[in-house]
Amino acid sequence: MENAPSLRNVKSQNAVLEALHQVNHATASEILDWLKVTQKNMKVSLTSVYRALNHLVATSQVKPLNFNDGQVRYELNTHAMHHHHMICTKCNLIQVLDLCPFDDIADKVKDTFSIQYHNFELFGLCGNCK
Amino acid sequence: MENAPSLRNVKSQNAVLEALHQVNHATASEILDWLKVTQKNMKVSLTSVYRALNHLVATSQVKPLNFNDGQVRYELNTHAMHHHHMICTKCNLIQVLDLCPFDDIADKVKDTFSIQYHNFELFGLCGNCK
DNA sequence: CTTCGTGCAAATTATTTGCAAAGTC
DNA sequence: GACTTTGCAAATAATTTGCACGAAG
Repeated sequence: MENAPSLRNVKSQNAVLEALHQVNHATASEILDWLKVTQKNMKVSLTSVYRALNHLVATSQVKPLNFNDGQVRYELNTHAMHHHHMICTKCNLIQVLDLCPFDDIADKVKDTFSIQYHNFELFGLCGNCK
Repeated sequence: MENAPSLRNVKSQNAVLEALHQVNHATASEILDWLKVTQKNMKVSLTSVYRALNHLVATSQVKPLNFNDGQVRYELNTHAMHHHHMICTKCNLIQVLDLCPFDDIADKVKDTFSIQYHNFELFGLCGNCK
């Protein structure tokens, strides 16, 4: 039940992608909430959100984020919107970091590792908390 | 019960630090297993491992790692042993990445964000799986 | 004696799975 | 009709918490 690649099951996956276009680094249940509000004609369950997310991650369309708060968040894995995060460990403020340290390193491991996605996060205290 | 800074409660914390010296990117229950085997004189519970870990993270002695497998792993947050990871999304092989893209960026955010730790992981296919 | 740390058992929370019903070709 | 996707309810697994006891100053 874990791997059902499927060829044209795209409905719920598209709905989830659409949600992720609108809601930045959303959790599964935030995605569900968003779908309930905006896609009133469509029935959705948390289960199918999770299933769609797993599929989207497996196909590198979406990447999981971990802000060390016990929930997995998700983000589109598109080149165009590429960015990283700074997470305040006190107030949980999340700031987008447009710098990406990645390109140098991509070159260096290219021969031994085929990269699907990468994560980079800074944890610390934001301007207000420090 | 979440914040007990404590001045000399160091016993279980030291035990956990010792475990993390020996066991690389261990989960809470792997730490417990290690403590049960090596510290036979000491009683330990999973609860106090979690409590010690939370405290060590809060004081920046240890940093949490997320390899997107549903478990939090922990690592010493020492400058000397600093490194990152490449995680194979197929076979879960974890390779250490000695390159760190961080120093440039640290400079650039220094004024607005006080960094406690950072994570950087590559996810993709290792040499055998690709 | 008072304060802090502990283990145990129970609670909480995120995520996955079995199964039967519904949708699609 | 065969096959796939879905939702629901139940199961699983990681982590946290309440509480009563034990250790330390």
